Amino acid sequence: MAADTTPLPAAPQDMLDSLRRGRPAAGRDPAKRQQIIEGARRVFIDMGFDAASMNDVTREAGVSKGTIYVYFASKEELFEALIEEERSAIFSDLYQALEQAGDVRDTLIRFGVALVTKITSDKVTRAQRTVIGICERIPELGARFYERGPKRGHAKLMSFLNAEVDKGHLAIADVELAAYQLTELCLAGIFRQRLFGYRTEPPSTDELTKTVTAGVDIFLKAYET
Amino acid sequence: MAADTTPLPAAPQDMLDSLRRGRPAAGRDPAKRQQIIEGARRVFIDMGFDAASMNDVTREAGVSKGTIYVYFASKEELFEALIEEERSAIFSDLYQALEQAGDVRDTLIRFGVALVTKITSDKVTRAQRTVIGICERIPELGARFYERGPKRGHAKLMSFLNAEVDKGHLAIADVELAAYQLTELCLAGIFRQRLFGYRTEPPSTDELTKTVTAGVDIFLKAYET
Amino acid sequence: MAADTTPLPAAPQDMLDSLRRGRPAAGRDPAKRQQIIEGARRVFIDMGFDAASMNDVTREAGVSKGTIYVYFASKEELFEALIEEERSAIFSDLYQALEQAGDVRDTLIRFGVALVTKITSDKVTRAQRTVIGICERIPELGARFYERGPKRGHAKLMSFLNAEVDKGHLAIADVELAAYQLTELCLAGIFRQRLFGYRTEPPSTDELTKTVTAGVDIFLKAYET
Amino acid sequence: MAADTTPLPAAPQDMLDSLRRGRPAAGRDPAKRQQIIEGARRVFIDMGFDAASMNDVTREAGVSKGTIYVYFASKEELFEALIEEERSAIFSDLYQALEQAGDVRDTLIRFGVALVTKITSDKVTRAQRTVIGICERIPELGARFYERGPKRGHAKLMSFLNAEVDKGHLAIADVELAAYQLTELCLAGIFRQRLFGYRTEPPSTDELTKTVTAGVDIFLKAYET
DNA sequence: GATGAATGAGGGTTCATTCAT
DNA sequence: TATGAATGAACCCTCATTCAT
Repeated sequence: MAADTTPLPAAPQDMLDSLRRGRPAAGRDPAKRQQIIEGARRVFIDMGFDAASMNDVTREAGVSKGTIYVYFASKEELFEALIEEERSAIFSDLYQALEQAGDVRDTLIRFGVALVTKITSDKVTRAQRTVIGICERIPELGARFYERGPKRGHAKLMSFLNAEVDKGHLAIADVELAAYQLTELCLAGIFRQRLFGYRTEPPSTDELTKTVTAGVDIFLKAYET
Repeated sequence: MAADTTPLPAAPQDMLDSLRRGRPAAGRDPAKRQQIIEGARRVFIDMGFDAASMNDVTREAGVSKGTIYVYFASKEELFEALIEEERSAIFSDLYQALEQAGDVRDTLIRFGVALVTKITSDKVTRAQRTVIGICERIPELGARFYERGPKRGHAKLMSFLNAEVDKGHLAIADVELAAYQLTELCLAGIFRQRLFGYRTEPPSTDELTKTVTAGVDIFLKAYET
Repeated sequence: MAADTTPLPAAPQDMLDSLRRGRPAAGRDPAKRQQIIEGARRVFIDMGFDAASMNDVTREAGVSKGTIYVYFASKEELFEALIEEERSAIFSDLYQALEQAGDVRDTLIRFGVALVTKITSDKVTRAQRTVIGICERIPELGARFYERGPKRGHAKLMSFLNAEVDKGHLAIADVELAAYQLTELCLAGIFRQRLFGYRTEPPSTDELTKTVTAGVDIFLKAYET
Repeated sequence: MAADTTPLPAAPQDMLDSLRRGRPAAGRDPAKRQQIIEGARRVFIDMGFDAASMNDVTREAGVSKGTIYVYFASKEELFEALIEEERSAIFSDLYQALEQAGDVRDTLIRFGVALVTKITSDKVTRAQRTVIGICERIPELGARFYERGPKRGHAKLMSFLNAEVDKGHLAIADVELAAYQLTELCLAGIFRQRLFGYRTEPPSTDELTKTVTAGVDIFLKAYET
């Protein structure tokens, strides 16, 4: 996910214009856009879409209402842009562990630990809740979040597993399913508890390492040659 | 979860009174209460807590605003009652498969199929989204939902596994973790996709049976004696 | 004001009927009417007309809503009936002091003390506030309260003063004005403070006796022969 | 009371800002604030606090609901601001008569006429009813009204009387009481009748002059040296 | 281009009154 | 006849969006 590039709304020509004239066109200043999104993040992720008001965003972002509406047509559009950002921030760099050298077990454990740490962190848990909560009303938003986030990650994991199959380290009939199984095993008993707020704290490194290790070992028992 | 009995608000004496005098006391007519909850279900589950207005509930339930407020002190209280109902409806009977005779593999597959069918159904997916969406604002609600729903189910599964360990069929060091692993393996690649709306349809019986079977087989490979 | 008799709504024939048949006709049972008014008193006088709800009256009176509406056509009508009652209760017996034997000064002081004690009591202060507060909306109500309450009392005081003039004890050109002056002198510095809630407690017997005595003495200095 | 200055919410700096930028900050435009209070005056004074709705204020003031809530946090706060205004408008300048030269009798009569004219005017009668009507529910409001209105006036009258005592014109043992007595004598038979709406019209200049003169004469008979 | 005061529809909730029981 | 569950208009207040400055 290192190369995740949600295109910025400022087209090259505009940016040139902006550099040339010293002032960006309306709704085209990437820094201001980012400033708004940062404010939106603080209120939307903390309070949820409905509970957060545009005034809250205004206050947190330190820009005026009018300006926000120059950059984003509506509360919903701002929210969608924020979620894109969040997704990008969450999933980029999450799969680096798979690209580092090492034997299969160590690599998978390193990957699992990184994954669980991230996915069950306070910040990310909250973001996921926010997205899931809006799914009924803006279905594409959740679908797109999944597609460009977990789905891409899943593809990376499949690549890794396929490579190991090719190397003869693993024997997997259904790599897609196996990748899902590995992910779920790593998150076993933690992900859902966090999502529903039954666990109010992220798991300790100790606990999650144990869970990940156990998961990877089951996985290898099933698929190692 | 077969015996899940959220007590109805009508105490026996009240019901006797109601039979005697031909009319239930204020806020104590179970049929009307249910009617309100049904209306609430349609709007809260479809739209989420915030997006649904009490007017929407009024319309769907076919009762007046005043009547709703006789039965429930606030929108939030109505919502909580609805979620209790949903939880109860979802999780009762879900673990019956574990109580029927059969060899371990068949039993676990039957259980897994029932679990996945239920948990990934449209109705239950929506309900879960609604609960998760409110977690940030009413944290106890999500925690309680998990505790009285998935948590209790998890306990039943642990009982089953422990019995099988005692019978010598399974060798499990950490039964709690193993139960989580089994559950997650059954839901591998389906649960999250449904939750985020990436999959708009529940999995086919075929697909989920395949996933469950694969999950159970990995599980047994890891833990069977 | 000993003979103040607001006519009860139960006409003689009805009462005979009621005695004969053992049960009063709808809206004609004086005891129930009284029971409702007692409940209304507790809530209307304490909370004011608007802040008190008919449910509050229901609870305090211990009768059902329907019954109240049999006896009184509306909240307003019930309120008016209550105010009539209050007025009657406040002003009957208030002027007895004027009918007892004694020299002028003693009689006026006794009267003044009784007057001030009553008019500045918690109960009566509250009642007066309630009436004054509604005057803008139901003007006749306040006017009638004054006419049948303070006005009648004023007439009694004028009778007394006239008699004393006839006896040669007092020399008063404008007896009506003099009666007002006496009354106001007795309440000097107390009445308004109570009405506006600047004084939260009724005056002590000591204080009010001092005020009354001073007032009567000024009055006599002005009018005694 | 000539110098009664309830501070306006617009601080000097704000007003400078407003002049500079051509537009007052939210909730800081004194003209708009006044406009809202004028609307509030019309509905609150005419209908009373409870009977008046914020929509009524909206209509009368000619501003939107939202704007009102920018300037005043709640209906109650708007009402309190209005009452402060009313109080200030009523009692400033009311005691000027005491500061002008003249012999005691003339001065007191001039003062009394001004007092009675004001206090029994339609406008002020209504305002007083409104305040008294709310006393049960917002006790501080009535107490504060009295304290900053009649109470301060009373202090001014006491100052005047004390000065006359010092000059040897009057002999008064209890100046506080005497001041109350004078006030009540001036209002004798008028104030309460107006308050309860028994009199629907303010007294004629003739009548009130007669009443005041009679009151002052009794007062002087009692206290003049 | 940026601001934030203003809008007014719509939010949750209450309550005087009615009418089936 | 007496009851109190049901009604729904109206309450106070919020907030996404607009537009004059």
